Amino acid sequence: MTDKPRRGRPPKTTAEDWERAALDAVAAGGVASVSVEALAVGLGTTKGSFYWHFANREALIEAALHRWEAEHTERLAGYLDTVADPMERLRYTFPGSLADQRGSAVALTLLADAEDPSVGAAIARVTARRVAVLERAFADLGFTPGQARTRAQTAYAIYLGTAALRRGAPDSAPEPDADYAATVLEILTTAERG
Amino acid sequence: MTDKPRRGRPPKTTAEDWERAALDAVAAGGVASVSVEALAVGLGTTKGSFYWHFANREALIEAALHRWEAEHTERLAGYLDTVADPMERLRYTFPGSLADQRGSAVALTLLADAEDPSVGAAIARVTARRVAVLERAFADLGFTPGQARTRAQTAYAIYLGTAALRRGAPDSAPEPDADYAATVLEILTTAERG
DNA sequence: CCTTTTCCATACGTGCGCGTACGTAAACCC
DNA sequence: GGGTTTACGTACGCGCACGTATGGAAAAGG
Repeated sequence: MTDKPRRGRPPKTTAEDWERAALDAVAAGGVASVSVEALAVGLGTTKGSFYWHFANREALIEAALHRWEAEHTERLAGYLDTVADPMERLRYTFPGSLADQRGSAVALTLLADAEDPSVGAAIARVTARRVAVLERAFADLGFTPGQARTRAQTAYAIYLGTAALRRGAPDSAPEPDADYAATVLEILTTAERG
Repeated sequence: MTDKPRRGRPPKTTAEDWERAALDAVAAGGVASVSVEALAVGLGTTKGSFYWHFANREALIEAALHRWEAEHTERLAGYLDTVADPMERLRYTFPGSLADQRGSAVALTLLADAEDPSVGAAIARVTARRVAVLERAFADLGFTPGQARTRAQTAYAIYLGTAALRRGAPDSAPEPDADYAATVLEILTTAERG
């Protein structure tokens, strides 16, 4: 797996650079705002470089989505293996994800662009996995299966909705401090008084 | 206020038709998908009609936003005058709004398009008003001001996030039945056990 | 040093959607 | 029934972004 000796001109811009720039554009304005020429300017290069690394715009988007999905599931799986206590999982997951502006922005805009088949497939897989993780945590806390699923969906809706609020109406959005996350967690894990 | 007698050719398509079609397009694909020519085809007419009723695309969008904001605040104000009990307000508001796919889709996509100045101004006003209504209800239920505001923001985030889920990943979204709304309401109104 | 490979730059061709120019049809008014 | 107003149809120019075509520069190999 060592790098085989290169030949020819050294790359000024790599495919990974393009993919990360594409994800930044997605986070900022959705898939529609992924413009080859705009990304080229941002990277200080030209379309000539782009069409060397990728067949077309669609190929870039698919590659960026694959990278996003792979990196995400990797991190999620790596984390789940380390923690067994469900409350601890939620405590880690929620404040962390609610504070991750970029991650939530990507998830939110991809949901909005799900008509695109490749986007729709990727976002469906990632969303299902994330909700399943939350669902499991709530089930492990003692909620019934139905309650666990509903609370997981509600939790993920809060995650997405908070991202939407922060983006479009920051004056009405919660402060990105720990108090908000703590309150949300408390709301979600408190059962009705018997 | 009776219709003053018309002159000339009777309109096949009115400005209101264009505005409603524009809002449908916004709900379906955001402000960027408001295309004059596409709307014309959908309405069975041509651009000639459009540029008679509106100066340009921007004018259509502003008019559609004004209509949306006016109709909404009208309905909201009309409702608030009728009900005094905060729990009753929430009970009416939440199941209703969570089931209103179109209304939540519009609010969600407009938040995503808030960079557009006119969109940003309208969505900021409407969002602030809606959150304020919820905040007041929670305050009237006995929550502290801070808790009331946080829960109001959380409630609105659930509203938006649920819309995002339903749009982009319906398999992971809650069923649009009354149970979901009831559970959400219960979660939001249940305080921590003393 | 001369070729080959890798990588980038530039100059087009093309489609799509906005906006404009201008013509035309239907009503109503005298 | 000519003129005026209202409302719509059509044809064009234009900018923007995708994709292509083609030339050229920087390194490794022989």
